[in-house]
Amino acid sequence: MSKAHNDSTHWRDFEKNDITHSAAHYLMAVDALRDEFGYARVTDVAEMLEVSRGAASMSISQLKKRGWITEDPHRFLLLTDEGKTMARLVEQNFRILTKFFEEVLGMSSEVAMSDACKMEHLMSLETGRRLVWLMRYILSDEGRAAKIHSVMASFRNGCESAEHCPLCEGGECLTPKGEACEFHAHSEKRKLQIEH
Amino acid sequence: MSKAHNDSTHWRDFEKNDITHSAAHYLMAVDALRDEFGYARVTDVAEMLEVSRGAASMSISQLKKRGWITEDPHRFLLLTDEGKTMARLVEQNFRILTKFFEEVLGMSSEVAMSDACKMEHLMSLETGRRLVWLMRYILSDEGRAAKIHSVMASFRNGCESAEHCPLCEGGECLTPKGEACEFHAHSEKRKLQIEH
DNA sequence: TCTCTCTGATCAGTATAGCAAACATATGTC
DNA sequence: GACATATGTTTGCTATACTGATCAGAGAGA
Repeated sequence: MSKAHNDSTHWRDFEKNDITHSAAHYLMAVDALRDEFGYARVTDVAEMLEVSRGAASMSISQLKKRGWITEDPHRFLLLTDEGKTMARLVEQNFRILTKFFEEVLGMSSEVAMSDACKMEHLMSLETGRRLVWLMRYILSDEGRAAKIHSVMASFRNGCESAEHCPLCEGGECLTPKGEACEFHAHSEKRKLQIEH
Repeated sequence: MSKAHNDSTHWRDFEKNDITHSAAHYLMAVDALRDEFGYARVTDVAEMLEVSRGAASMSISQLKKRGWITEDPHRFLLLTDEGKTMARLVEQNFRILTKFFEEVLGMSSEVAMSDACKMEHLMSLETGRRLVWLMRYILSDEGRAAKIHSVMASFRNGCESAEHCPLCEGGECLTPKGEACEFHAHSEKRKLQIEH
């Protein structure tokens, strides 16, 4: 039984991520509220995130235990240095992903932000860094960016030929369903990669 | 109070995603086991995913209720058409992301697969499709891919000048911490985007 | 037939993450 | 000082997703 193809990356590492989606948003809310109003209270965070005060109270007390949130002398919520680092990291990932989706992939602002929000806390620092490098190259020249966008647009109809599809080579057809790559529809069953 | 900057994409849509991370892996496990052995039982799925039989039993019964898993005449687990579609979609996202991280961003196989596994079930069809287009362009020419990799490598030291950083324009510095873009370290506080 | 193992389901308990409601403690106004 | 509002916590409940233990049923073998 194929059990651990890749022991360093088990599928359940997802749960053991440094920070959960909701924790990230609590931290960012405290950060943003302090920036905007100079203080942050449980009620303000609850209102901003549209959760009940009870839920905010519970979550924030957990984040206090974890050392990411404290209180200032006026008993207002305050991010610790570590909390600030986590919040900024997730925010940065969000900005990087949004920019990439919008300006490189040419997606609408809505879909770009929706996808970015879901992935922001899961993308590693490494990936974010390299995405920035890629964008620095692609977006540094308007002509280059325009070329990429126009070529990408021409790909909307899928692979026109098996011989000239650089992606499907190697046995895995990557063209999503609905725009089937008919030359590779019969591509052999993928390898067992359940555990990734 | 900034409450709903973007009603179409609330931060908690994360929870309302079509499919959860674990559900995706249960479906893929059934699919993979049937491919490899011709059948799939609760115990096999549990063993493959390294969870207890109890957990697998509970999760699979939920997936049956949702109409993604049924049983064949021999009472072995079987994906419904809808279940198959979901499983293939997530697998495809995984392959797209892994290929992008490895071959475009130049990441190690480990980090590429780890990040891809975490995001596979969250990336929209739209994003996956466009990533494929981008890769078809970039990877269709070895020279082009090599150029991108070498230019990206030259960016490892951050922005060398505020005037020539195409990314930081517009007030948000995207260069991750640790390789600070000193010209923009003072970049104004980001806009409130807690709700994305 | 009796027993043993395999299989799958169920139950108690854990952890996250939410809601609604009740509650306690402020704070502020009349 | 008394009442009313605001704020934060606690409690009971839900849902997902696990562990570990227990339990019921189906087969296989002696």
